Amino acid sequence: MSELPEYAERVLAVAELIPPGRVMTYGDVAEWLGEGGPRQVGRVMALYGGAVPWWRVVRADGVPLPGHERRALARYRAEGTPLREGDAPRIAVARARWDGDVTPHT
DNA sequence: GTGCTGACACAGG
DNA sequence: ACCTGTGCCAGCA
Repeated sequence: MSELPEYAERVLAVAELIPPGRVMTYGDVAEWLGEGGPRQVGRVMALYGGAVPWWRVVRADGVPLPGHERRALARYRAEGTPLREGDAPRIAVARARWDGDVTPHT
């Protein structure tokens, strides 16, 4: 059995924690974990992202992944993620950014 | 060890 | 809006 690297598991775990309608940047995930960097998170997502809501992990610019634009936009529209409509729709990261707070209602 | 590449981020022009 | 350079960390030839 091949277990994923523990770091990869942590990254994927965070990706699954992100609630619908919200997003985290690669850098945010790395900072949330307290280790690695945005590039490491990106690499993990590239390799194992297929098992988690990868569309909720985005670039700081809010630009959807090349080739997955249509797929990602469909998800965002379905989940109500703040989007910047226009010629090239991108995520309104400033509004959609999730702080990582798991407590839904205190 | 060296150099390039990558689902990144930020500052400048 | 676009491209360039620099910093960052890890993987690979």
